[in-house]
This record gives sequence, C-alpha cells and structure tokens, in this order.
Amino acid sequence: MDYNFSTFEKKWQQYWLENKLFASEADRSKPKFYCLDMFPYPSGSGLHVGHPEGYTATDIVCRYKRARGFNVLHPMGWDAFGLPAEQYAIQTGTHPAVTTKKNCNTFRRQIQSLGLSYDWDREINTTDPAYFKWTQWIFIRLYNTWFDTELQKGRPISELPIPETVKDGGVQDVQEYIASKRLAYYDNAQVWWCNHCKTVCANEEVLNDGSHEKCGTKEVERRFLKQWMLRIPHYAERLLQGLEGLDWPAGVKDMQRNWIGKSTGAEVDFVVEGLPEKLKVYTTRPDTLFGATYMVVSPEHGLVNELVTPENKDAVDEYIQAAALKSDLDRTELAKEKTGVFTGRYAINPLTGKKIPIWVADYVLMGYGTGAIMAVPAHDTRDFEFAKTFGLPVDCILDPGNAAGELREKIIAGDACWTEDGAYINSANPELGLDINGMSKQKGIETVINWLEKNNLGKATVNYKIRDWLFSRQRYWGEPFPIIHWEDGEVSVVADEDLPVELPETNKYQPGDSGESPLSNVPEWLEVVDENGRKGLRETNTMPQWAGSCWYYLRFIDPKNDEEPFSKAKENYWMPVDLYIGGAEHAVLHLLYSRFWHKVLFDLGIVSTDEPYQKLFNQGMILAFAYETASGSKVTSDMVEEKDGKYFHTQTGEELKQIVAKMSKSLKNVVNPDDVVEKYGADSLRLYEMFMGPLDATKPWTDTGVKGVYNFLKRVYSFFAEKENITDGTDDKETLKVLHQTIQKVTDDVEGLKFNTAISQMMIFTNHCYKKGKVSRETAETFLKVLAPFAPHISEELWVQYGNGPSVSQQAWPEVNEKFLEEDAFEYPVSFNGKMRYKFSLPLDMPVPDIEKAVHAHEMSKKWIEGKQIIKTIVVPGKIINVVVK
RNA sequence: GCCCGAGUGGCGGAAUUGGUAGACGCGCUGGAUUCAAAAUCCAGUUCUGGCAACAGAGUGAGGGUUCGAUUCCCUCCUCGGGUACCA
Repeated sequence: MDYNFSTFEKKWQQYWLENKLFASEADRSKPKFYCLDMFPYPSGSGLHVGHPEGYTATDIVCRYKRARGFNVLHPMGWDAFGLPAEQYAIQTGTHPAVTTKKNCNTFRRQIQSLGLSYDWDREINTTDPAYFKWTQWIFIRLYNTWFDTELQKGRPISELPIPETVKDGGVQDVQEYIASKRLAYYDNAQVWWCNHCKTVCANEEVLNDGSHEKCGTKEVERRFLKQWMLRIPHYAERLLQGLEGLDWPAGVKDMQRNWIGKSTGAEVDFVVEGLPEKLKVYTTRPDTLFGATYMVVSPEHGLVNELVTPENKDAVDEYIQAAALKSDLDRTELAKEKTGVFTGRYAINPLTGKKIPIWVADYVLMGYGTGAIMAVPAHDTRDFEFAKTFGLPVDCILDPGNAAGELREKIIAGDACWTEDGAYINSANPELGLDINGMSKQKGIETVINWLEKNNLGKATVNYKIRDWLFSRQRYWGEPFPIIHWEDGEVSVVADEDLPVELPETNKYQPGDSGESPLSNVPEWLEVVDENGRKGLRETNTMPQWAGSCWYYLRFIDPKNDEEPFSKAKENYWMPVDLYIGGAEHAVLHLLYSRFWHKVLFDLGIVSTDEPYQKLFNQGMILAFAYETASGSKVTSDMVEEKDGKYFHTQTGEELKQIVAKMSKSLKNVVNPDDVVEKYGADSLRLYEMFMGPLDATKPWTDTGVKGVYNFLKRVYSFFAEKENITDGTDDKETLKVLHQTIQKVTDDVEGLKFNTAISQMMIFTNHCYKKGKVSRETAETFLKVLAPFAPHISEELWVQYGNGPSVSQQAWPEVNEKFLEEDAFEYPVSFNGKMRYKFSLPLDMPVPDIEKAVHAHEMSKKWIEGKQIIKTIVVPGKIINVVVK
C-alpha cells in the first residue's frame, strides 16, 4: 500500500473547510478553550518554516481538546499594517491595500495547505476599516481615561477631580490639567527619528548598536516632534503585580520585570548655596549620604541655568550643546570615559554640612529619577570613575570587612570602590541625632530614610524605568488617529458614531523629510469644518503597528460585530486566552503593550479579566546549517558537497566547517514550506516540525530529518491500509499494553506540549505492530484517534478506509485502561556499589527481605560478593536494587 | 558588567520528587529481496580492549553531598538570548 499523500491531503482540507468542522460558537453548556497563535505579518516572501512550528503545536492541542469535549476557539488573522507594503507603494505606486490583500491570500493558501484547524469564519485583518474602527474606538477610551493612583485603577476622565486652584485659573488651565492626566496625550517629545524610514520609532525599536530594528540602518537620530504618547508607566505596578498569577515562561516574566524596572529608594533635597531652589535627587542608597562628596545634574536638567555661575557659563553651555548633539549611541559608546563640567556652584551635604560641588555630566540621564544625583564615589562604580577622572574626593563610609580581602585597605583609603554590604564608618552626626555606624546596609537604609522623613529632607520613593510609550508614526499605512486639531487650539476626538476614520486615497506615500506624514498631502481628507464653521485639521500621524495587535484576541471572539468591538457575553465566555504561542521576540513589547490596553479596558468594565493571556509559550527558532571556511567567510549551500561526514567547497575543494545559522537568502539555506508539502506532504511537515526537539528549543532544520518522519508515516500507511494486517479478533496482552502506554504518553505529552516524545511513542507503537504482523481493528482505530491531532490527513484517510464515516476529527479521545498497564513482575536492575551488573525479574509484591535474600543468592551476585562484605542492600520496590559491598 | 537558558554518541534529541544514561529518529555497518539499482524489510550501532563472554571509561571541567548524581550544592569554562551609565 503506497502512501500517496497527494491523493488525499487536499481532499480532507476541503472537507474540513466546507463542512466548517472547526467553527465554534460560545456555548455555556461546554467547557471552553481559547487557543491563540501570534498572528503573522503577511510579508511578501510568504510563510517560512518558523511559522508552522507554533501553528502546528496549537493545532495539535486544539484537535486534542476538541476530542476531549472542549468548545475550542482557534482563530487566525493578519497583522497587516506595516512598512514593507508602504515602501513597495513608494517604489511602484501600488496601493498598500492591494499588496496586503495579495500577501494575505498567499499566507491563507499556505496555512490552509498545512491542514490547520482554524475557524476561518473568524479571520480578521488589522487594516480592514471594520477592524480598525474599533482600534480607534479603544484609542478614544485611552484618551478619555485617567489613572487614579489611590485606587491603582483607570477611571473615566469625567470622574477626574479638578483641584480648586486649577479651577481658579480658568477654562484653559482646566483643559491643560485634564490633558495632563489623560492616558493618551499629545506633546512635543524628544524622539528617535529614522532618516531611512522617514518616521519616528519607539525607544525599544532602536537597538543597542544604534541601528533601527525595522530597516537595519543606523540612520537614527534624536528630534523634537509633536507626538502622541501613552502613559503606560502609570500601570507599572499593576503590570508588575499581574505577572504573578500567569503561567508564563519565567524568562519572559523576568524580562518584563526588568523592563518595568522597579527600584525603591529615597528622594533627598539638597540646599544649594546662594539659590532659593533645592536640588532634589533620587537614590537607592540613602544610607551612603554621609559619603556624598559631589552632585551631578544631567545636561537637560531644568535648573542648570540657575546653577551655573557666570565664570563657568561658557564651559557649561558648550558642554550642554555638545551633549545635545550627541546621540544616545555616542553617549553609551563613549561610556568608558566619563565627561562633565563644574557649574561653579556648591550644595550642602545635609548630614556632614560640607560644601560639595555640583557638576553637569551626561552619565546622569534626565529621563530617570529627578535627573540629578548625589555622587558617592566610594560606593558607586560610576561615581568612582567620574571622581577619579576629575580628582574629586572619595570618602569611604562603609567598611567591607573581610569580604573584600586585600582590597579592604584600598577601599578604606578611597582608592577603590565597594558596592556590597559591610559596616558603616564615619557615618554619625551627634548634633543631628543620626548614627548608623556599625549597621548593615539594610538597617542603614531604613534608618536614614526614617531620619530624612522626620526632618523633612526627603522621603521614601519608588521609581520605574519604563517610559511613556511613543504612539505615533509619520506614515501612511497605519490606523489614522480619530483626532481633530481645531484652529482655536482645541483638540477633540471624533465621535464614536463617525468611526472609522478611514485612510484617504492618495498616490503620494513618500513621507516628508521634516516629519510630515503623507496624510498631510491630502487636503480633502485633512481639512474639516464643524457645524459652526470652525476649521480644523485631522491628525496626520498614524498609529504604530503595535496598535492592531494590542487587542486582536478580543476581536476574534466576535469578529463581525459592527455594533460594538465584541459582545460582552461572548467575551465573558471565551476570555482569557487559555494558551498563547508565539516567538520570544515579543516577550516584552507586544505582550506588555497588550497587557496595558487590556488592563485599561478591564478598569473601564469593557473586559472581564485583568490579564489577557493565561498561559504563554514561546516556540524556539528554526535554524539551518550553513558553511564557512577556516577564515570564517560564509559559503552558500549550493557550493558545498559532503564527503564522509566532512564538507568541501565544490569549486576550491577547501574543507568547510558546518555551523548553525539563521536561514537567509544570502546563505541560500532558506526552506520553503510549500516545497516540503509538495515533496513530503503536510502531515510530514507538521510531524517533523514537532519531532525536531522540544518546542521551545532553537534547532536546525535537516532534510534527512523530514525524510525520517515521512518514512514513519509511510510505515503507518502501509501497515494500517493493508487489510490483511487488520483482524476482527482481540489483541494479546503485550499489544494492548503498548497501545495503552501510547494513549497515556501522548495524552500527558500533549498536555505538557512535549510533542517530540509523543511522536516517538507513536513510532514505538508502530514498530510493535510491524513486529506482531497483525492487530485488531479496534486497536488500529484507537491508534488513529491518537495520531489524528498530529497527522490529521492520513488519519482521516485510514479512518474511512475502515468503513467509518468521516471524520476521525470528531471522535472522542481514547481512555487509558489501567488494567492493561499493570504488571505483576519487574525486571530489577541489580547494582553493586551503584554500578548496574545484571537484571533479575521478581514479583512486584515480593517482600523486601525476600528480595534481598533472592539477590544475595543469585548466581550472578557471587562474582561481586566473593571475598567482600555486604554492608547493606537497598531495595526500592519496582525501581532498583543496590548492594553495597566492601 | 548584570539577568535568564543550555552544554549528553558521528548528528537531532530521550531520561530529573536522585534509582538501568543514550528512548525515538537520522546517519553508518551487515543481511534479505532484486539481473542490478532505488524503495522496502530484518539485525547491529556511546567509546576503548576482546572472536566472544565480559571488563574499563563515560552526560562541558573540577570538587562536594549520597548506598546511588545527567538530575542536588559550590567553583570554573563554553555557547545562545535579553539588558546595560536607570543612581
């Protein structure tokens, strides 16, 4: 019986589609399971083999869950706004919508060719006005929400209390006050600008090396532009706390915690000589205040002009200008050498009463804390470097004790820096009633904060690294903001009933050099007039690509609703997402943004859960083998030949080294899923993607590996399609045991997302069938039910060959019968001093003393016991026997 | 620098409340089938020594706990990911 997958794979895909076998509706009588894939950006190059990895995993889980009686929601859609389609439009004049539609069609065809059990009636597209209408609707909700820090909760802007002092200032002041509290606001912001893409980008889109994540060029710089921002830091604590109850990889939680960057410390006010203003600093080490020997303000600090004395003005101005011209990249690249300049001004250390100089230096960032620090060079490495560079005093106030070893003397002398715990020295001022000498770090911090608060010089403070989210782009192909700027300065949102604000037709997609969006070139769209004849301009920025993916999981619940984003009853049934699988590259941004929006919607009573994604799993990257010469230069795969496990250049004959690298066109090692489906079938592709290794591991693709699973399916087909192999009788004990072990193992492994070992168990079962030659029809059908989630096409095909009606996908999952797994004897491995020497079968119910006797008397034991003394014998029933001899 | 994760045959990988290291697959070797090849089926395959029985070594390196360690603890090395003047 030949395994001609191509004769039936298409047939079954069509059957599933036409009969809507995987469509689901909210149904309270059944338990629900919402299983979500991170939806793709439909690029022009089509699916790569990384996509089906996660999709197959969720598909197996969904098919399994259905068989277990769950009502499964398993949707797919397109995150289709984005730069490539727009770049293509600039080059060719093709409207991005046209390109997008074409790419979506390719993606849909490719995904459907893998037999994935999506409910295609729920397909969504972020670029569809019927979808982004609601993205705009949510933006309006963000705009009309403020965060009540007291309640730690977002509330409607109509509930915002306006202080009397603000009211006294008039309407303008009230409007400004309200604007300052909205979660979405419009402001002049220093932002990253990419000269290549002609748009701003978020901080997080600019990589460490100063290149833009999206285009890879280093043409990014700082600019001041009017921008939309979202106040995500208000939700920092909620976003941090919310992680606790989630079933997410620990690494992703760590990365989010890291990104939020909570730190606790204190704000301290320093008196400045000759100025009425105090200089406020933030420090996590208020305990080291006795050691503060100078202060630093960032070049952008608001007080710099007051601080600088006339004789130092030129030098400081020059420094500030130079710092402003430097990109952040330059600042960090030159991080090894600290720069700075003295303002000429002194502050007073509140504990020592000493005059300490105030410097300006760019190692202090304006965006964190108060933009000013107290410098404790003896106990902070950055301050230490700075102090050494500029010859500032280093006063040690913490004795490291023996922990520092030989370093200790240098530290105490101020010639080295110590940031760990120790015992304080020189840290007392009897006049002020403060003495922390001898205390440990923890105690010291508490004591100093208490003292500062009592004396009104400072207070305990919490700080977060997370910044406001830059939420606008100067591009065409994105969601328009539902915002109008009126000629009198008022900013208003478009009324809900006037949504969506659609994109205008244009043929000029090229953004301006100074930050104008292409939308500003379309006057008939841009200019509006209200009923009173007041003129206004629409917001010409568009939303970033993150916007559409922030809430798509909610739209899947009710994708065709044009009255509301989704029905509340349906949301209540399906949420939260029970399993969310996607790449680790979204560990921070997408998942954090999405959680933020969700929490706002939760606070406003629009969704019923505080968190959107209950369980998250990251599939690993699929890599490919690549080849390089001894000097490290890469060789494309078509120039490589293998001989006896070694690799050689086909032209030069040079021996090459096999390495593992990302698939890339330049290395010519990209694997196209279409080719694999064509050659080996969809079931083989699915099975191989799962068999390669653990789902979360990065692993290299090999064609021989695909052949391996293809061979397995071929064996399955030729055995189970051969009528002579299938009997009407019953099976022997051994076969039933392997069958039920297989049900057990596959069940456990699917629950644990360990598909590779599930497949290996199915291989063991198949090998067993070959050894037996014949199995009962009942056993064969049971096996097909187990195989079906992994290789659905072949399972359907064999299922009907047994005279069953379609479909195996609608059969209940088989139950394990423990009776077939029970054993009455166990073949014990017998060890002597921990080394296994022989095996010995004994009844499982044999008492331990009898086992010991039997082992000591065993023929094979003689050799190991002779001339030695038995110290003891360890028997773990059903596991192992170990005899300790001497 | 800091925070995660991972190092197991020729290769992908399996096994962890501490209990037979190398399941399953690839590759390789031998056999059957064939005029022959492909395909398929069967057997073998951690390394070293030995015809074999068997013995010794063995999960990145070194140390420790234990009757017993791939699994737990300490020190170190290598690789991958994240992050970096965040006071």
